[in-house]
Amino acid sequence: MPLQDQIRKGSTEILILKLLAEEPMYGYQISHELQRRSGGYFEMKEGLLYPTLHRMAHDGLLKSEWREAGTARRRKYYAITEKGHRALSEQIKEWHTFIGNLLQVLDVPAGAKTPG
Amino acid sequence: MPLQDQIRKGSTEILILKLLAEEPMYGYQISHELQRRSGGYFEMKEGLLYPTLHRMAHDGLLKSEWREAGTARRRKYYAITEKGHRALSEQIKEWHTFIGNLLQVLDVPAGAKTPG
DNA sequence: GATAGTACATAGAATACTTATGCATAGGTA
DNA sequence: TACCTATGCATAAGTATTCTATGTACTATC
Repeated sequence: MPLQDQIRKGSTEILILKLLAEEPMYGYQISHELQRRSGGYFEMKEGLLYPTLHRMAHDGLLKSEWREAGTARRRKYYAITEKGHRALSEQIKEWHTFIGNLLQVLDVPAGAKTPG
Repeated sequence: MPLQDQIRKGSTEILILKLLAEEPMYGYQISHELQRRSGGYFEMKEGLLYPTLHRMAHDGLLKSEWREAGTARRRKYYAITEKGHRALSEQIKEWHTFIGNLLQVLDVPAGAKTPG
């Protein structure tokens, strides 16, 4: 995978991994928790969230289980796996590298150019 | 356009705008300059670069002109427009907001959760 | 004359994301 | 009763970005 690698996937995967690294959550909860923590900035639509969760589970980053909740609807809880933890560390590193390089190109003053 | 807006476009557009805000460049030069400044990190492939330049010119962010260069091949120089300058400022703001929100969710410790 | 570098360009495939829709349960209200 | 909203999971179709591959053409070098 070339160029910005994980970055192309947007922030979706890393945000999900981060939340689930704290505790297992179900889809609807992930969506709301993300909005809450970002002051409404991150709005993960269902059409993106659920397919992504499925893919990540298929890739072994997450595992899922249904839980009954008394009166409420049943919920599908997702938990992070060992592989998911490693992917999270890796993606955090990659994001920091990406952000570092981006800011470098954006903020380096024009006078810093080398001849050539 | 919802969610991360410009961010979905990746870093392509903002990086091009930033370089051209310094001086007009031609495609091949943009590609190499980008690699140089990022220590090889940003590799903008031709299949992405040229269509993006065309789109941005079509959108009025850039304007282009052919220049003959003596013995060498003719080159198509791109320059940033007023609209391009405004887009650059806007996208820099949006990227900072995005990065801020991303880092907030990634770095806030689990203990910082609010009840409810 | 074969290879590599410069320089622009497009076609087709892969993938992420959006929009729209569907099913199902529960609670409020008019 | 009927309607709306919220919860909760899911998929299909469309859009946009990016990747891979390829083509053309000129120059320099071995």
